[in-house]
Amino acid sequence: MEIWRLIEKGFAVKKFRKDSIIYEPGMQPKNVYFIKTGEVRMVTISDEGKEFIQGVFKAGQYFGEPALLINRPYLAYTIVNKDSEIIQVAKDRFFLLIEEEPDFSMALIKTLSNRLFYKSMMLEELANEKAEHRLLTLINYLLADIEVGNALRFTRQELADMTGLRVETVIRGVKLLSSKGLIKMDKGKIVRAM
Amino acid sequence: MEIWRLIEKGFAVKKFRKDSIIYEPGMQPKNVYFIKTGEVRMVTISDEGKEFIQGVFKAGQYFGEPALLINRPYLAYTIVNKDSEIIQVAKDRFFLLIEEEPDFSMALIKTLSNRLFYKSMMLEELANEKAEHRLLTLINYLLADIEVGNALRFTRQELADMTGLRVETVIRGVKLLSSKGLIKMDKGKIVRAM
DNA sequence: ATGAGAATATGATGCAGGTCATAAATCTAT
DNA sequence: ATAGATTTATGACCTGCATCATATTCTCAT
Repeated sequence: MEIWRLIEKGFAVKKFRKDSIIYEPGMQPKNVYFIKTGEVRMVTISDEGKEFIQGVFKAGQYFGEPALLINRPYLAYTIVNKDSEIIQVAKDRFFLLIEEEPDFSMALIKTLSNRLFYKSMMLEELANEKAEHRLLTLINYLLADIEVGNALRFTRQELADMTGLRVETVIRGVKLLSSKGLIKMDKGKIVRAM
Repeated sequence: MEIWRLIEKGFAVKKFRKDSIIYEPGMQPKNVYFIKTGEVRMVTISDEGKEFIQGVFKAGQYFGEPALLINRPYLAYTIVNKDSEIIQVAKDRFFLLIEEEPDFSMALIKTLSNRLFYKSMMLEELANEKAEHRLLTLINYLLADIEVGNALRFTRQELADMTGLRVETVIRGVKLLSSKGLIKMDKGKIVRAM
């Protein structure tokens, strides 16, 4: 589903400021959210206040469907990373979209499959692998999405929140991987080698 | 997609013996697998040989679609838990099924959403929570699927392989949860309280 | 250029859960 | 009923990462 088609269909665009919360765990899902511009993160927060980043969503992507489709309360927060413009599509409109747009349901199936792939990969890592291995797997996965020579735009804290590690451990781990030549650094940033 | 419809459509049923491997990590997906009878487990195995159970699939369920849909090699093993009868549906036939069967794609979307829900829940647990909490969350999730008064049909080893813990830790954890009254036991089995 | 806040860095200490060893209890097939 | 295999149980020790404390280096708005 491409964003312009939604605007064409008359869906309103709503602005969200950085750090605002789009939804919280326990809330009953009412919408699916299409990002026109900006970025959000989906996070769960432990009793002790530690964030785990379940996913990051950017312009052109959508989020919030799974909980809505299976009719369960959200189990994560979705928080705005950068000022964003978001189109909220109500539940019944969303179901209509799936029916009306022939290619959309296949695209949705593939999107869900991709997210499952990522989560399966990370589950294996968190369950079985040590800090260094976890980090390397995540970094390689993230690097696949950017151009050769470009730097990863995640802080060590964010890498920590995606791997279930602590900043200090990520900092030490990245140094170790770099010294072993398993990742390439440039001015403190992890970059994609050729 | 109900199994009898596949048989009706002339798909062949294939038998698999306990412990046989249906596919391995690295293989290119060619089929989706519908279970007529029996049970399989999907597991990733670490370098040190430790299994992590990504999911268990039983009669009436299907598996193997995500990797096929996004055209990536499998990242898990699927191993037969009990002698099974399984219908293999080739890639292009599977795509046809999605188109021909109007309700199937929506059912698939919901199935994928449910799996995502489970994996998100477990990721949060593995990333942030200690053994006791992890165990309780998993046990409660599993108990929701069985009748009140019935016992969980998983060994401590299997619970360990689903939580990334070790058997000894699960054994100690289950005792602790039981002594705290957070789970109910009967003759060494965890049972669903009323 | 400069200062404040964010991000990175590094050492010291503690502890949850892994590891290893060994045994008791249950289950299963004959 | 019995033996062998599987599952549960328990203690002792070890280790990787969390935790805490304290610098140093980057970033970027003014």
